[in-house]
Amino acid sequence: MQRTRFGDMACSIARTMDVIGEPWSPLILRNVFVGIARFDQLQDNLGISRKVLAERLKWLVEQDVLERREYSARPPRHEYALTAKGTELVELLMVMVRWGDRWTAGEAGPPVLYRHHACGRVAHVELHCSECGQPMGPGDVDVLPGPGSAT
Amino acid sequence: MQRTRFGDMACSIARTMDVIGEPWSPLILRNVFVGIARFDQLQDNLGISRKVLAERLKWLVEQDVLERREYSARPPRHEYALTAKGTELVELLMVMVRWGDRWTAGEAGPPVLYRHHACGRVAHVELHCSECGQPMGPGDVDVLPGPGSAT
DNA sequence: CGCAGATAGTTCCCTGAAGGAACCCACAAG
DNA sequence: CTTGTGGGTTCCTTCAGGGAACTATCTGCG
Repeated sequence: MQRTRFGDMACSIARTMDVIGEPWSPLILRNVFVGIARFDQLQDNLGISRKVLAERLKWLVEQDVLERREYSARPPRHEYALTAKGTELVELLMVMVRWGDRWTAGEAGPPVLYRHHACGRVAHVELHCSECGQPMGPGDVDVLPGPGSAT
Repeated sequence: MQRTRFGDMACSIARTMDVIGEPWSPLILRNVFVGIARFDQLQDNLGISRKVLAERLKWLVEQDVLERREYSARPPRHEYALTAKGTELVELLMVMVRWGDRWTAGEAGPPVLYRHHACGRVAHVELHCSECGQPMGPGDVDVLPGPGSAT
């Protein structure tokens, strides 16, 4: 669809979307995170076209979000795993889940729950300030130009 | 591109992507958040096609993420504003910004900074547990099936 | 050996969404 | 009554997504 490339924009949202903004990418990462990590498993689970799946996996590996590794040499078999960069993207997915649960889950309730290791309770993520630890949402901040802003 | 609809999947990530997963949607929301809220302003700022912009705005209004309001009756002039549902999406954008800053900003550094009202410091968002307040990332949770999971 | 089966893709064609430019309409100001 | 501005709509082209078929490599089995 001759899409505009976002990778060169001076905007971290655009650059993030450039990496995982294509349809399916977040779902692929989620599946790899929960252990659905092989080509055919992903294809079955998502119902994605094999062609598009191959393209996405290649792109995500190039972007260093996933790595492709051999889990059997003979016969050669591969699976995908999250890198550190990819694991941090899962935080983004957790926030997506939170929003989807609140606004789109409907009567049935959320499809998955998280149990927090530290406290043992079923919980969801909240945004806090890295400096003072207090809650920090869209209404709690001033937006300032940073060093990498366009002139 | 005859895209697979994600809206009916039993997955909050898919349902969230159904609402804002199209290219440009997050950037439109970001701009509305920072006050770039009129059709022509958005078009200039993003370099998006007018056609696609009109489609996206219509969709986001239908999804109750934006509202279209008249700021002048004669001549009729409109601008877009975030609803409560849309404002919570900005949290998601803040997490995207955080990831983009860490992994894609390069030498120039982050294009924007957030100053937290509560403590006055420049900060970024972190994920904490809604129950105990401790940090909660992908490695700190067990994923359990919830009430809305597919059978 | 020859063949089925599993894994991991690649190739082909078709459709429909994104890009881009031009066009349109209501209204106001000069 | 022409020009300007906001806020879109129309039309055409191109390329990405969907889907199904095909390929390649190795293993195990009769």
